[in-house]
Amino acid sequence: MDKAEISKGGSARTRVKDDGRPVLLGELENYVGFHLRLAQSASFKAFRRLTGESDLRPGWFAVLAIIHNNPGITPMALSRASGRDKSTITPVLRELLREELVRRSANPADKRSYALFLTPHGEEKLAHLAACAAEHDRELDEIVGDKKQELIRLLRRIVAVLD
Amino acid sequence: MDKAEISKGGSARTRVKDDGRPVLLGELENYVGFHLRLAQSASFKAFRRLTGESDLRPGWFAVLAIIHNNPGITPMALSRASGRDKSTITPVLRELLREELVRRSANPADKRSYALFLTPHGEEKLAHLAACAAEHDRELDEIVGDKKQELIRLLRRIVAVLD
DNA sequence: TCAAACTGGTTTGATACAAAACTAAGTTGA
DNA sequence: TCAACTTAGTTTTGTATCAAACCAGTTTGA
Repeated sequence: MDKAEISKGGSARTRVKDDGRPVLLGELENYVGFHLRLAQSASFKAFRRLTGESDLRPGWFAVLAIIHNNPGITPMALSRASGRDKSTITPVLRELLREELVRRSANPADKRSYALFLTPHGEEKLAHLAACAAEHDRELDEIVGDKKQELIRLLRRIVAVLD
Repeated sequence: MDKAEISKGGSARTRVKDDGRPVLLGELENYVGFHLRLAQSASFKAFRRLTGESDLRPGWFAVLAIIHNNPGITPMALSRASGRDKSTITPVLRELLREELVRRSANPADKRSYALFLTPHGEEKLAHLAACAAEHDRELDEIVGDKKQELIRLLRRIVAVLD
């Protein structure tokens, strides 16, 4: 229908697709944090659309992929690598264990912890999710074009410094 | 003792700060979506650290700023501009009205809707939040350097295309 | 060697969000 | 003009997330 009405060449202006009249974002317009939130939210929604109908939660992908790449990893290391709090990982793992996508084995050297592995079934599901993720990333590639590496570099720096 | 001796110079490997041993992210390493999530989460946490002790919720900032820049805006337009669902806006506004940071006036032309304005008290609080946000954005500026405009352009494109 | 400090993982409590169902008000077209 | 659609805002419900408190096992240092 319409969007991008933009206007007054001044500074802060932005189209907000919907109905004609643009909304002024002011300072927000130039805040990296604000756009980060919008982009992350848009990307997440798009990814969920892709995995959509299947019984796979989008949040499972990173977890499965990391276990796949690091068989025997502990929940703590997984939590750090996936950027989620350890207390967030617990219920995810419980679900994955219940669904038998993941298996765990005790670590005799440290009885508090345990080692995680994908089951063959988990590998299958991961393959499917990875296909969705690859598809999704192709869309993103399309959008960011040859700036992709630069973009990732910047995002990584933000994490490294702020986190 | 340990596991994850991994390394094996293959391709995608990454250190996850904490304890020496690197965790392999594999394909994840090159997924824009993954890094978007990490960066957004890091940025959000940093912002919350800044506003931290005050009684201001970080989520209020965008809402207050947008109302400030668009006096009389409706909740729906606000929801779209701030990138949050209308059902998410409702409780935020309820709180802001209760705290008397925002005031609303009926729209005689459409009885379903209403117009939003900041109260003087709201303007004050916004000023404080804006100071935190500016501070936060300075940190981000530091990190992204002269690539900032390029970064924002890319993030905006992601939103425009995927959303 | 053993008490204190620390660490891995779980539980609990609170917040932020979206989606769907709903209500009330506005718009449209035959 | 009025029934059928559409839109603005709210309510309800479900999920993801973090932080803090907690427990059990491990490390440390006097």
